Amino acid sequence: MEILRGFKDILPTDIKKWHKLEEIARNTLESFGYKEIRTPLLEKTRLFARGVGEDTDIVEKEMYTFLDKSNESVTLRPEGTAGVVRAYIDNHLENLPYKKYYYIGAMFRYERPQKGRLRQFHQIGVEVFGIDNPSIDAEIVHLDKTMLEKLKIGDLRIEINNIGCDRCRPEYIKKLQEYFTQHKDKLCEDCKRRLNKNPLRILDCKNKGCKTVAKDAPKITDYACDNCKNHFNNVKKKLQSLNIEFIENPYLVRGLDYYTKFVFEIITDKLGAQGTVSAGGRYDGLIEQLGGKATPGIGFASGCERLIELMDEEKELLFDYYIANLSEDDYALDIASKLINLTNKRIYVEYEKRSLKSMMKKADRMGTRFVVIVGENEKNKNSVLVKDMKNSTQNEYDLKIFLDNEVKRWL
RNA sequence: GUGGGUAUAGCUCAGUUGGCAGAGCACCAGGUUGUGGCCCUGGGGGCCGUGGGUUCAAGUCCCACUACUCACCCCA
Repeated sequence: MEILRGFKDILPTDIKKWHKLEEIARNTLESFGYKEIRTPLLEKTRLFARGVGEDTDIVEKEMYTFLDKSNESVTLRPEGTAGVVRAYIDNHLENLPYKKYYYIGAMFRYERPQKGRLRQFHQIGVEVFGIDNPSIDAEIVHLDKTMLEKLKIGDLRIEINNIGCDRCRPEYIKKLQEYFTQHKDKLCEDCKRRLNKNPLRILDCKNKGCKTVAKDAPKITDYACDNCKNHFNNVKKKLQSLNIEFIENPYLVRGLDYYTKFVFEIITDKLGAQGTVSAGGRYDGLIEQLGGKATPGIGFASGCERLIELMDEEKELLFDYYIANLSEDDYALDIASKLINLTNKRIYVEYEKRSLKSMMKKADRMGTRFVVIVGENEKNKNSVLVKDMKNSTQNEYDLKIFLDNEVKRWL
């Protein structure tokens, strides 16, 4: 039996980093006033088709979609926003006094795996509803940046762009199509395809020929409506007053249909081709699109696996006590259960019959602070032999005194 | 879906013009009758990815398949 392609086990050797990531993320999000929400991994296919956009690659070819036993088409969530928006509408969360949410969880996309890309992956994301003030755009960038700093991830750049709204973007896309159609012969095959489907993507193409054509293409700044322009300018001002450095990238495009106005990405050069660590933006039309009242929205998501890869490994002790039981007697087990009850520390009880030498070696390799050695001698004296693996000191104690000492140690 | 690279011990990888399957790390035991790290000695472990072909002889050469991986596409 092998694991599915693009799926990964997270083993005990990696779990420390995951816990740390989740802890730092939660603390940062909570300190910014965001509340956790958990939505199902499985939703009706229609939700994503309508929310993410029928013509996006995600919906067209990357979804894990199947019929359930009542012949309903269901889909493992390929992204987090649609589900949270659905929950917001379903549960009438507009009546709650707070509108800032976050989630941490698995997403699924049927893609060819590569560095920084899996079929099941995890995202930390936030969604904010009902606020169109540009301050909130700046806040989520600030929040994202703060979280990354607390994770000690450096060498990142923040890129931002304005992609317009329902009112001005269609006009811009039309102009873009007209322009690129004139230069069709210079475009790569992919971009010829994009011309009809998603001309914005041509701006983002890495092909040299396309890049030179794109350089003189119409700019959104010339077509954006006043509303979008003002909004974007205000976001930039807020970012500046927060001392957040950013790069304005007019070619920054997002792959999901629902984005409007302000979009941003946080990018590293250390992850090969998949360098986007976080990305997001505003989606002012989405909630209405999914059947709610017209409500502005904004959010972003970070890829956990990408963050994990950028985090430093920290060596830590994995166990506080290793119980080296040299006899068949229950005396050692009794000590172990007392220790667990009294100290609530991490205690590994050895059940394999092996030499003390091999147990010491094992305790050392496992990363253990104290080895509690218990054999016939100790049992007869009602004592324990305790070796401090860090200082290489060893003492024998009366059992009662030992337990008292250990309780005090961790206070 | 398309292209490149890789596939040998639990892990990282050697393996010469085709000629007995290797190292380091890890694991186990001993050196030390109840004491870790360093050192020394020994040990267990292999369908050499799968299937075909060439050959007296294939880990090695050829073909196909599969998996992994990187990249494209796209995205976190």
